[in-house]
Amino acid sequence: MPERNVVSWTAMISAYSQRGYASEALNLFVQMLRSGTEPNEFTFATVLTSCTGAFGFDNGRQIHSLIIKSRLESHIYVGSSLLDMYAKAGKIHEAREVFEGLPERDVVSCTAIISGYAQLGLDEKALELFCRLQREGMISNYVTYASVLTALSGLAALEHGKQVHNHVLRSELPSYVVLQNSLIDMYAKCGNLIYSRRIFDNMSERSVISWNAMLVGYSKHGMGKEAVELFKLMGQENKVQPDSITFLAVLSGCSHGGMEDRGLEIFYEMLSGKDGVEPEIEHYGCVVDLLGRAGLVEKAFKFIKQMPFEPTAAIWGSLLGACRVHRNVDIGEVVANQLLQIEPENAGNYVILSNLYASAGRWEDVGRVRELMNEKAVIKEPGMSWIELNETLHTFHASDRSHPRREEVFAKVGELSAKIKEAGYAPDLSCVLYDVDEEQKEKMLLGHSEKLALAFGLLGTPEGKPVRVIKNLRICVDCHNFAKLVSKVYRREVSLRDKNRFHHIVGGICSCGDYW
DNA sequence: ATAGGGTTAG
Repeated sequence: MPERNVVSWTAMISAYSQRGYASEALNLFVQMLRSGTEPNEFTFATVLTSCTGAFGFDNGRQIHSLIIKSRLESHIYVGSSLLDMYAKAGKIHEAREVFEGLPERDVVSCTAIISGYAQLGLDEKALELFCRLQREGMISNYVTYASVLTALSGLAALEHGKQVHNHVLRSELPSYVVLQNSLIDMYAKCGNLIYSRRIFDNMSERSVISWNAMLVGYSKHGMGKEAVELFKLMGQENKVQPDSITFLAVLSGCSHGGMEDRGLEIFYEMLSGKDGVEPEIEHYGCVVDLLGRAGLVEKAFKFIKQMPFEPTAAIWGSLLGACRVHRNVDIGEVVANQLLQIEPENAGNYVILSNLYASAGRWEDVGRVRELMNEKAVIKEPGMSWIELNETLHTFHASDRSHPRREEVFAKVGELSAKIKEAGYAPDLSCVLYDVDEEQKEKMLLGHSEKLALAFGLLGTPEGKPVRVIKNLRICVDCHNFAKLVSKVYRREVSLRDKNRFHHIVGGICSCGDYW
């Protein structure tokens, strides 16, 4: 063009942004500034969408100062884009500041800040803000609902999720695939796969994400057979091509469902190249998990050594878990050495190694792991559990003394413990990492957050009603035992969602087959 | 003429 104006520059930047060419978009923006063309509100709103990822944040901050100079910080489109940039960079306080500084709000700016919290896993904040903004008159649209549903998935807040679903139905929105995908995911992660499947079956159109969300649901519930069947159906329908997440979901479904052979078949078919999806390191990780679960710890170890990738902490971690379950101390030690080199700051690794030593009665080594943790000053992510009762989320930390009904809850844990001991419960003291006497250890075990939440659930619901508990970390062996015996003695279904999967416990038997 | 927020993962 012999001449360009702000519109020509912006249109071109927008074209690059929309196609995902972030660095080209940013380069063009710099060229624009050099050419002396003054960016306007359209330009800023556009170019900020390319400021994500590793080096995006520095650019975003610099662009922010240009925006301030241009006095466009309070512009609703620019502001939304700006706060989204900060949120995606993990700078949620900066995002919130921009949001609060906006002279007017609309559904997009509100959704941007809600989803900002949700994407960072600050699910309660996201929910709180959604409720407040809705009280203040925000008219949600399908993107808003999809965003808040993400937060509700994280919280496993089924009753809240149903309410949002009701809102959606009443608002008579057209059936957006994105929104239905969110609903599938929400119901699955809240433990209600029947609802997920109903929504899935009623969709007139499905994206690959619809299939993936459903597959992940089956996988997290240990329903390998259903996952494989759905995967087959996807192939037969042949409308949507599976992607790398589809394979991750079905492979981990096989793993959690105890279908090692089927999982390996699928992996080798991927390797053959006829699926059009090449296995990535995460898929190799699923195979390690499959082999480990089957007790083929040595084979898994060899598999890692001949992978075309450098093993990650997640892969070593998965094998260490297998060593713990199958009590293979020899390989476990080698694996732990590798793992602690790559990821010395992850407390979970030490916990599993310590459990492994404890299961073999190697108490001096247990002590050594504990000292190693102290030396490296590893900070354990605080374990917490929660339960939803009457549309309220009740959160518990270990030995929590903050809950208003704590006395009752502690008493109930004591009662449960005494009663299930008659049925054979023996506290697994090897789950305690601290060097204290046995009585103290048992006391600490009884203070674990999931036991408090479970006890609270039994107190707050009528006999025979299932109890749903959610835990932010992997559940420990002792709490798993405890929950199994409670389900048996008290005749309650216990559904326990931990960091990795659902434990569906009925009559003392857990759907995870004691491998997790 | 050019513009902002969204769903699935090991």
